[in-house]
Amino acid sequence: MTEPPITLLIVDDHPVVRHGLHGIFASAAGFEVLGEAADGVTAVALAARLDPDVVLMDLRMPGGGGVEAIRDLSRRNPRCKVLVLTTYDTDSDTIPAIEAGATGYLLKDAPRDELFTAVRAAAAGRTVLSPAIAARLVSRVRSPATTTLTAREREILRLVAKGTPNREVAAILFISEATVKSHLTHIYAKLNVNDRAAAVATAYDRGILG
Amino acid sequence: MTEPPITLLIVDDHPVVRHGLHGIFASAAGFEVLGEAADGVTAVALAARLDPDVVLMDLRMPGGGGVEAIRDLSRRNPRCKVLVLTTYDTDSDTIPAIEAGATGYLLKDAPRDELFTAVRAAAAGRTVLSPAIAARLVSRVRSPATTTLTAREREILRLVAKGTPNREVAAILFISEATVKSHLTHIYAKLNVNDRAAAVATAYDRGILG
DNA sequence: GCCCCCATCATCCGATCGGATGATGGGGGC
DNA sequence: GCCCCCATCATCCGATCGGATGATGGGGGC
Repeated sequence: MTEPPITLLIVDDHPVVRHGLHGIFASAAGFEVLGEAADGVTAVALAARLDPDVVLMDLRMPGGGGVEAIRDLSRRNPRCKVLVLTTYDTDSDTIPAIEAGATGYLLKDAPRDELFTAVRAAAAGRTVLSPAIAARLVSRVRSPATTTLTAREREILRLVAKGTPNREVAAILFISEATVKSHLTHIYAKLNVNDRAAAVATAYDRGILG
Repeated sequence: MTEPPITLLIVDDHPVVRHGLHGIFASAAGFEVLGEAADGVTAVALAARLDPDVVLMDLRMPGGGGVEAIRDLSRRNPRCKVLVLTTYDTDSDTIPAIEAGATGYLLKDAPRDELFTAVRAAAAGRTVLSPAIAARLVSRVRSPATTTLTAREREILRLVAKGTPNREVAAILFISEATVKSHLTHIYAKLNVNDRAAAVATAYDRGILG
């Protein structure tokens, strides 16, 4: 009995990568490449039209970042699974991509068989993660800090890290001291700390500062 | 008119490196290699006996670190110049070596001519620095922070970075809160900051924490 | 239209901090 | 023997912080 092939959309801004992936999957049994896109916006449009089972997506692309595209895709097309293929597993977009709805996260230099397995798993709705990403997710869950400081919060934390007292932070940002304190309270809650020194340390540890 | 040759002592724990340097200087006019040593202690003893003009010294050696040997050498034998030859210019011992009395600091992969020039300069009492080291020294001078926090100060700063209030730091270390504050005051002075948040940030920036 | 998040602001108050000042004992270098 | 640095401690006090509580307007998602 022959299963229907898993249909694919390949999204990457590098023609060489697109061609390479296309070739790998076209020459393997059980897969059908429906199309390619070079940026997130095109990908969303193409996915709506072609309705692929799995979208293989690069994260770093000019004109339409991958994370936004993933969010759009999984909202408009919930049946379609997004498998992120990236060069580095230390990418700061890792967690946001998964939060945006990516089903899996693989390194581009994975062997062919691993790619096939991952795509089949993704098509079946299963989650596929590289070990490094898995580990990071675990630690993320363990310290359930929302981590995502807003731009304003980061701005304030950066000033605090310079030793700026609240009153001066307020003056610099043209807001009241009460607002500064309010932001700091939110920062402490998100980073799960109790004072500015620990907030700065945690921010450095997580790459928010420095 | 023939100048008397510049006499050398070569100190490195790798026989291959010693042999290589020995060969380079023995085959060049104007230099005479008086001896070799494989560690700092032997180097100090040999230098006292042979009285070389210049000691070429590796920093990283088992049994008698280079920095201590430099300190001993320049104390006992002030006429003798120490030229540090190292593999990496990012070595954390760079600054200590110079503080200990090294006249110059060169990378091992410097071309032969540069070695000759450097040794002649060192023999004449001039300072020779690779550009990277020079830059680091400049930045060191610009921010005259003594940077060298004591072990106790680092211990306290580490606790502060975790958000520990002074009173708890005191309890953890079995000292009074007054002492904690005293240490913190010293830390602030050394790092040139005014509060714990900035101290933590600066410590991260300089690699003292994190 | 409702809800949530973000940025903004206000007031109150106990807790904590940081600066100033001064002091002691021990260890290492000159 | 003297000097300097380090670690230790004490007291005083104004400045700053952080927690609690409550409120408003605007933007985006459902």
